Amino acid sequence: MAFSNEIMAWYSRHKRDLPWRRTTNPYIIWLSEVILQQTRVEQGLPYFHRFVSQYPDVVSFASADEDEILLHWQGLGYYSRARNMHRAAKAVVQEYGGAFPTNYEELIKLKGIGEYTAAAIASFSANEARAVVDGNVFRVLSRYFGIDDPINSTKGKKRFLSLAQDLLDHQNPGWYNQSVMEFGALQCRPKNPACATCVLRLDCRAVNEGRVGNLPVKIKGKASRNRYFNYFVVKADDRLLMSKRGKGDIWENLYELPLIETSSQAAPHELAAMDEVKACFGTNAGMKLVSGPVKHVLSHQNLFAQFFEVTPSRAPDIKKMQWNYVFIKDLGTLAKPKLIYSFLKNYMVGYYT
DNA sequence: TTCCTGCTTG
DNA sequence: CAAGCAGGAA
Repeated sequence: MAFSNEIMAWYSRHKRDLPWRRTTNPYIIWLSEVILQQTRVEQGLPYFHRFVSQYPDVVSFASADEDEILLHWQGLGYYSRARNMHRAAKAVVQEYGGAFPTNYEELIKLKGIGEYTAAAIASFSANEARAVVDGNVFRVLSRYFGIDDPINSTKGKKRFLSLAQDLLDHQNPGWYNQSVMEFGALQCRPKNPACATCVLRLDCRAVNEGRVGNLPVKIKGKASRNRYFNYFVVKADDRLLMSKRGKGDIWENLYELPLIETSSQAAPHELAAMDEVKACFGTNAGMKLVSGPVKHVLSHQNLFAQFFEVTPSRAPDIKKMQWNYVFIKDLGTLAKPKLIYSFLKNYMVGYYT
């Protein structure tokens, strides 16, 4: 098969020397694959090294505290990946005695491992014949074969999955899978693909039909909603009031400042007049805007955050609000969303790094 | 099964 | 403004 052989030959000449390609240890490959989900190699690399050194095996990962894992994950985003990894690691210890599975059927049962990641780990660690289909593969196949089914439609996904499985080299599934993905990352790039130097250009339908810029096709998602977050900085001596986020919303189990969400942008005096604010900080609380509104964009939400320095006129009911005073010097031990981390970093200059 | 949602960076 | 997978709700 011209396509598969060409692309594997290309890979042997152009592959990057990435650390997770030097091992067949399924645990290490799992770390790299989950970190690299929705993350670029350059951004994931330092996290990969951190996790390998902090948790050299699945047993150490499983016995760590979730807060600690989240702290190491801080800044990577999609924090459910870290929480699910913890659950998966515990399951591996419980059900497999710490021997990380290498076959697709077992892998896909673990939290945070879907079709792509199961195929990746199985093929890289044990050469199981499972084709991976990630964003790179979608792009390479849609261009080379001129397929304009949307890659995020059910029909499209099935078609690409089945095509990928047909193309798989059964002698070297792991090598083949790496080849297509690397080819997509370096040659058949989303923007500015290097068609002029491409070994597949003569047989590439997108090139021949002038459709490279139009493939792959993707259905646009729905628009984001706007949310308005009002954060309160409440200091007491060398401590700061902090809050842990709960289930069912963004940033689950991460730490932030006390928050009141409003349905629109609130001016400082409007906020101070709110019953909820009075109930928290007293009727005569001082309130001063110190930052914002800062726009913070998530995948399906636009956050507009304001930060207020508050001088309560009576002691906040921290028990009822489930808030905690945290020593400023200890703020670095709490996993925080980028938004909060960045604010504190600027605001607490000299106290906290 | 299908649809919706999660974070950050270049 | 685009890019990148999985889980859970519908």
